[in-house]
Amino acid sequence: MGSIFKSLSVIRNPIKSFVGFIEANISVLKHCSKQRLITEGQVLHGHLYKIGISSHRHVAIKLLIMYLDFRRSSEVDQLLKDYEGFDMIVHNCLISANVDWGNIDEARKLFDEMPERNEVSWTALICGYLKYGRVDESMWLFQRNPFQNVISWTAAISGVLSNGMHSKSIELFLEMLRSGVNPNNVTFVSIIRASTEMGNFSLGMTLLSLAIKLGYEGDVSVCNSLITFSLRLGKMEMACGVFERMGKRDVISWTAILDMYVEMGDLEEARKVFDEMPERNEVSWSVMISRYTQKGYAKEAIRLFRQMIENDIAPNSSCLSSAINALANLKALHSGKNIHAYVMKLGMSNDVFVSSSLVDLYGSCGNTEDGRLVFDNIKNKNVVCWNGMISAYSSNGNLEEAKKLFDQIPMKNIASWNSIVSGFLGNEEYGKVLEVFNDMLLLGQTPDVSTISSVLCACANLTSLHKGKNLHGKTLKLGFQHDVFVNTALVDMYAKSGDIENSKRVFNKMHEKNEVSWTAMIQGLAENGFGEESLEVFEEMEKTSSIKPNELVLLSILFACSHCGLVNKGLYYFNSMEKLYMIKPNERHYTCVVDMLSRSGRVKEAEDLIMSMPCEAEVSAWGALLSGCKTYGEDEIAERVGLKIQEMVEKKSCGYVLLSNVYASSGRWSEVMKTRNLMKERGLKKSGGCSWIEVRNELHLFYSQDGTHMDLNDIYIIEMVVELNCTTPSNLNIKSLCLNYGTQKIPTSTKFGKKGNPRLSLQTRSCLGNGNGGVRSDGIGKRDGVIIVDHGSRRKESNLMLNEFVAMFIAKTGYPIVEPAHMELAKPSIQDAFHACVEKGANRVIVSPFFLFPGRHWHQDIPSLTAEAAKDYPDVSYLITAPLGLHSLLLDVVDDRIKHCLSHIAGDAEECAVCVGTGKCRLH
DNA sequence: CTAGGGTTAG
Repeated sequence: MGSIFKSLSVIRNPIKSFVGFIEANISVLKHCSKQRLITEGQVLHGHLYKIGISSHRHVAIKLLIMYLDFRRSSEVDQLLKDYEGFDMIVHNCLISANVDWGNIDEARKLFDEMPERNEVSWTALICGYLKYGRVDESMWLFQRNPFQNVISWTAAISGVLSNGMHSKSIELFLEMLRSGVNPNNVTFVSIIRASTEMGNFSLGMTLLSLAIKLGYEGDVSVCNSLITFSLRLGKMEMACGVFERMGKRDVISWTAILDMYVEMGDLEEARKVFDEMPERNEVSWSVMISRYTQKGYAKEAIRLFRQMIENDIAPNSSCLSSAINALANLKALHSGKNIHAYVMKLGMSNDVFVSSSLVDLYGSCGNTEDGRLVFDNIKNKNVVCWNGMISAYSSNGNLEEAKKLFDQIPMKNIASWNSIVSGFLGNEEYGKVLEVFNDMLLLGQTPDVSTISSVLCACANLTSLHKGKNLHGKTLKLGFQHDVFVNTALVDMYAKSGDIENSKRVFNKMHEKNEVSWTAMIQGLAENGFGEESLEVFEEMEKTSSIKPNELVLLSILFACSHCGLVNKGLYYFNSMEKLYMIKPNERHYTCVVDMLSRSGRVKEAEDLIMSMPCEAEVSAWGALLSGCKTYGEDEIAERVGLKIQEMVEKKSCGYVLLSNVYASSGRWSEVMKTRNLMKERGLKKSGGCSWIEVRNELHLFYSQDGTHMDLNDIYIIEMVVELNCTTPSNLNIKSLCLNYGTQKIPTSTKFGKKGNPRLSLQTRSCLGNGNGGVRSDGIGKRDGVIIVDHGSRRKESNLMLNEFVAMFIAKTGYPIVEPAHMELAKPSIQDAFHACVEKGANRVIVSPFFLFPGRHWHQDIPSLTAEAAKDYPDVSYLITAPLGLHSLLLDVVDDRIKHCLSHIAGDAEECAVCVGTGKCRLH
């Protein structure tokens, strides 16, 4: 508004000259046009009409251009009536307007029907073709242009450049020099941009010397482009030097320097420049606003946006979309609707950028319907708005609609693929992620770091080590080895697949580590039973980085302490969470500590803690406490806990499984049945792991009735498996068998990653991998006749099931077993157990280790210890069943005896290799 | 003796 008043004051002042008066009015009209001040423009039109100068030729043409800009066809028609017959300038205006509207063929028609053309007509049309990528047609016209001047040359140079043809623009420039036309400041601006985009420093310097020779070294625009040139080529000092030497600086010069600080990530210095700038326009505001939004300072972004509006700066589409993005980050639906109304008032609802942000805003607020309305109203949909709508559906769990839309995109880009990939990822449809990824590769689309991180995350959740390793190779080929997101995803993938060695290897090689990287490593170590190392990495993080531990890290630390038996250390961290780390323990942290105390026999303390909780205790906390009572014979506490659980069942309809356990342990079988029936009546499904078996390409899922013990049917199937396996191993058509017992969940559902960054989420996962699809996706289970027994919960009752299975296995095969579940109780060494088995007359031994071997790195110990023990008995064959994802680690100790032993199950030795290893050992 | 065509900051 400020500049309007300035111009108006000229108008109100005594008229010095008529020409000055006209010029002032024209300048105000131009301002209205540029700032889309439709109402103001119309008011001014009325005023000009009243004082009788609206039909002054120059004023009338400006009015025409203004209405053309506003796309007011009735007003345009009205004004055109005043020009009877042919008028070259009006015709040129119409050509330009049609070019602006994208009606290039209409513009050509207007051009062709002109009885007479001038240099402006030619240049306008040539530019029009260049604007829409029709380079050949424009060059055809350019060569036939009878009015070559510096403007048409410059137009051609910059138009060709905008189409990415750098060398062609240089060629044109040289041709221009040869033809005797001298470049002006605008030409230099364009050609310096060419050298900027080519990254050609010496070319830039040559051009600078030519500019100095022709007297343009002091030109503001030329200096501005020199600033950008230096910045893009990494010469900060040169940029500052140019800026400081400038005799006159405009808002563009200041904004360029502002942007330099913003790009350097120095928001404070940028803010200083911003506050000191003598003049700010919508771009300067936009730079600040968008950067505040990107850096996560959404509120500050909105504050600036408000301030800008108060300063009467009309926001452009970039500002608006940044502000809308900020609101989307804040999930501020109400303010979002206000800004939507504002957009409509400004007449900007046709802008694709603004509309895309609005789609995103509604999506972030869970309002996909309104998002879809905006989306459907976008006339010239570009790939960005398609992607936005897909993300909106994806993030709200409507993958069906997202996929439907995805398949309709006319021109998919990498972001389109990424939004559908992260949609499936966020919805935990990991198999779909891999499917889409395959499609993408087949269609020849190269993945980027975001795709790779997402797919790695899917592999991690599928514990699909084989695929993950393949991807690791791909990242190296694509040159992503230094990307922090990709590396973090690799750390997580290896850790979740149980390959902690590789996880550590990647982690230690990382040059840059962020919060998620540290979290993934600490969590990975804790989950895989390397509690002490997990604590070491945590301490390293505290010492060497400025990263504050988050909820998830602390949960992992508590978990690690619990599983290493470091009860006091665990309590120390738990008690200092709020003081030291400003994190309020949530119910998961409490569960962990209750479990830790119960496990170590401090059952009373555990009970006191659970009773003093400020939040609701999780069912599993009560479960942990109850099992502590059982182990340590705390019948009195157990009784109180039982009552509490009963109360919980009555009040909140949860904890049925626990309750039935309470009854079962005291032999009240009728109560057990009652509880189970009650569950059935209420339509409740069990919680906890499910097991599955794939027979003849059909997947059979089964759940135990109460979640801790398997269904009788399970036993039947297992029996069947064993039966089949023993009698006709070669005809066996069982693809894989996966048994899960009482999986203990490590709750880890904090999501990381912001919009625009590769998304990485560490999700809830049991320490075993609930439902272990990984058996299949690993490629291991795909071979007929391979049985993989996945086990390893630390719970004793879980291992009872394993033992039942193994007992049956033994009955059918004659294999005795060394099972660490027994070891934990009796604490024999593997050697002792091995000796004991052989002494009892066994000639085949199965070693079936824990996943979380308490306090031990099982893969370091088990195979070597077993091999050590087996040395004394060369006639005895043995089998080590490896927990999922750790098969590859057994490779080092695979000897012929293991192969022989496995061949008994698998049918032949080559299949065995598949069973114990991954890709590397697949025999050709 | 102007108006209509070419540029730089995001």
